[in-house]
Amino acid sequence: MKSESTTPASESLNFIEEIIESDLATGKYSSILTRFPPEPNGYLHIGHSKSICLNFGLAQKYGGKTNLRFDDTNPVTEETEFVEGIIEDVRWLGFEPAQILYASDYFEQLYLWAKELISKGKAYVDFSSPDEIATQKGTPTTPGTANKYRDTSPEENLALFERMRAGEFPDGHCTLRAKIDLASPNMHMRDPYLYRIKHAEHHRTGNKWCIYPMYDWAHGQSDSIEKITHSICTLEFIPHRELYDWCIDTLGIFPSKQYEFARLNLTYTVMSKRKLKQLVEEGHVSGWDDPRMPTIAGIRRRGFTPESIRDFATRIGVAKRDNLIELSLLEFCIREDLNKRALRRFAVLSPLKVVIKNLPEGQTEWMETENNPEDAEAGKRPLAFTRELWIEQDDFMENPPPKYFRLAPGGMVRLKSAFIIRCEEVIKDSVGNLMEVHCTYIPESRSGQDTSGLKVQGVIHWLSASNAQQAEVRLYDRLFKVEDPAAEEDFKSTINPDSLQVITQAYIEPALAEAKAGERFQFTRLGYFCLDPDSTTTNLVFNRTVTLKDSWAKELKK
RNA sequence: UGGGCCAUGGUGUAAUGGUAACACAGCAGAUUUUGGUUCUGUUGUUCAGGGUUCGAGUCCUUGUGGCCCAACCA
Repeated sequence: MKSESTTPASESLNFIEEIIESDLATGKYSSILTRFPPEPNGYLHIGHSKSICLNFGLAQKYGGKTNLRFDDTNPVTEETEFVEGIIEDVRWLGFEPAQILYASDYFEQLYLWAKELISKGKAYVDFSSPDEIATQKGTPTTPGTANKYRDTSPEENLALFERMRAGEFPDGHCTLRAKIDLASPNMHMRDPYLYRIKHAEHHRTGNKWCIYPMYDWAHGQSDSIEKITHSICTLEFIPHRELYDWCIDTLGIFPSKQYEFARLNLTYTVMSKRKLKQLVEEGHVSGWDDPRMPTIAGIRRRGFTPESIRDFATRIGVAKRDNLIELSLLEFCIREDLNKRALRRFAVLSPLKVVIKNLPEGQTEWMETENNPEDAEAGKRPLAFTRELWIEQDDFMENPPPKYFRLAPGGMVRLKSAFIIRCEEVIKDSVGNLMEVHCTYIPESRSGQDTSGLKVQGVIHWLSASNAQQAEVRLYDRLFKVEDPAAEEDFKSTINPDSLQVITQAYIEPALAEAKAGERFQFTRLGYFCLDPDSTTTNLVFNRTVTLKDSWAKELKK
């Protein structure tokens, strides 16, 4: 007898999970601690959500914890407003930090450690200009050269550094540099800057300091202070790792270790903070939370769910090679989530009037339709069927192509959850514009109790003109016309001019009137939509999150 | 051209010296009162050369290609 394995096939691990499992197995650590370390100088985007899901997800998986630590070492660019937005975004994604901390909490300790370094003769105050220092650093192929400040005595350096802190020098007058190796093939080891002078107000420490530590002097020590076991960052920090380790080793403090993974890139969008900022500041979008933006605030407003983003983060995986993920995967994730959860509603975005000639004015036939065919518990709702209706302009064609099975002259179509109608007459104005379509309905074809024996292929959505309400609907498309705008010489030249289409005269069913901002629906046959906070009681605004898959549109392209 | 990181279908990610697989995308079909959903089938993959080995996507080696590094940014 063939024995069936009793242990489930072990799921494959990404390279960081392998490291963690190894560290746990060897007893190097008994539990893990990760951190998500944003700089509060802008909004988080979906690339950050990969990092957030990774850091928090790892901790959850292995029974550890994750800190949210703001890397706030540059007072000039950082603001409290961003701190609050970032905390909100992390929580929205579904994660609660073990602690919310700030690199600025460690300024005093960092200062003390810098003095320790100076005392050991491993740091010096340099009065050279940035240009001079750049020149002295050499190039990747030629070693750097030392200047006279490199030989200043520790005692003198200590005094100088204290004067720096005391505010005796103006901005940029001098810096503190580590004394490491001017010939290192790693440019980051050629006596990197540790402190610079900035007489600037810090969002947390106010005017207490006028010297601020550089990233390399703050990050590893901050990790170490918090006893972070696995400090996970993106690939471009690989060359910094040698310096990260040098600082920790030289100070002899808790040895946090840095590991690097490839950041997320998504087709048809840009991910750099600088470029996103340009889009906002130059008015290409309405703001950081414009639903076309890849910011967490933007995709949240667009109608994405945190669950779908987490699912996406899982599906894209974690590795070290550069990647460009297709937007279609993100769209798949939100459709899959919303298909199961979103209530269905009827909406007509480009209305065409249909008059049911054999239904008297004032008569209402009440219909019933399911709120979500994927979820019987979602219940049903009533729909009024009246003489005058709205259907989608796309659902009628005077000269239909083959395989078109919606409404056409002389043809029949099923109004979903209602009756089959037959097109009897097309009404046009004097210049030939389509005005309305006159139809008859088949009374025996009532949905659910159809005795007509008629078979129609097409089913379309519709609204009673007598109780439909008006609403604004914003249709979004990709912000850029090319897959990788960042690879372009001028990324802005590839902006899609049709990324936003505003429909102010859409019709929605009455059941939508009580929708609350942020609520998500499927507009039957159209896509998933989310009520925008711009909505007022008299003007509801819906954002299209994503369309439904449309195999007819695909057919038409052939 | 100093150093570093990386190379598996169209896009991602697995395979940890032993039958190259999973997801998305694509294509075809079935079901469907959403041209949605669901289901079925299907196309297509190890950068190149050399070596080790009974056996290499995996190890070694030489190339090639991509990305990163010389901010008082992070």
